[in-house]
Amino acid sequence: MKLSEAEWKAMNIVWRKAPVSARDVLEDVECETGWSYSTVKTILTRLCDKGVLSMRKRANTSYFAPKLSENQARKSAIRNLLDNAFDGTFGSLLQHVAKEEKLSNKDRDALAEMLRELDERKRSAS
Amino acid sequence: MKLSEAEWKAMNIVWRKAPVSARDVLEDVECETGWSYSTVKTILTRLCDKGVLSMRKRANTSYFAPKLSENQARKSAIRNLLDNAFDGTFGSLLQHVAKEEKLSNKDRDALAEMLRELDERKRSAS
DNA sequence: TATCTTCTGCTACAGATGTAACACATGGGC
DNA sequence: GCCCATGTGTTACATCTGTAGCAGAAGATA
Repeated sequence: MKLSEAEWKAMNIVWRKAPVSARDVLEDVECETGWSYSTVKTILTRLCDKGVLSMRKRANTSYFAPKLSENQARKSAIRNLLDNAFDGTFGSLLQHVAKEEKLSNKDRDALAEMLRELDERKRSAS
Repeated sequence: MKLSEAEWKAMNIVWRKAPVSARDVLEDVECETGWSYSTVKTILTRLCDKGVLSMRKRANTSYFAPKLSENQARKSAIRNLLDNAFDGTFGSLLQHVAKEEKLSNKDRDALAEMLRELDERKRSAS
């Protein structure tokens, strides 16, 4: 499932706060995006059409919840990035990151954590 | 600079083989995409309009070369991914990768390489 | 030079995306 | 029960993207 930029913004709120109304989402992104209520509504409706969100009505208000998990969406996004820009492989991406990107200390910590995890898994697998 | 999927396919060829004609590109992607000559031409023209490619005519044929480097494009792509899906941080991405994605041995090697590089740089910086 | 091949520039059109207005429905407060 | 605020569904429209056809220009070939 491919999400557009606007859809990611909406989904990021839905994942954190589901079930949410259109107004809830609006309040959350208003400052950042300047969207109108209508815009939010349209985006959420389209996400329902795509099967990414479910909608349930309570009184006259619709509440939205994710049908696609954040992890699923993230996996797809990474896959797309790899396919478009990195020969389809993580290796290529990681190499680029190592050579070209500046990592913050926080990022470095995350990386260390990642290694621990990988190591652990390798150990328990063998 | 944001590239679409079709544009990535074209650019991946241009970066490897510049300067290229539309036909060169076509021959390279034809099997994979089934594009017609016209389609390739349109994509290349649009990339020129966007300032991503330069065009030079020799005889009656146009040859295209990148104005945007692959690294630049990759950086943008990564940035977009991070902003959309990972709180804008590498840390978040790497954490996801560690927890959720299966890495091949090759990927693991690339990762090790990445660590060596990072380590080296840290060492020479301190 | 007449013709064939190939390239260019222009035009087209459907679907996705960003953004929003508007008319109408309705639940909640008075 | 009536009105208002808020929500809904519908429609709109510009831009971007995917995909391609066509007419005319210009090398290439005989």
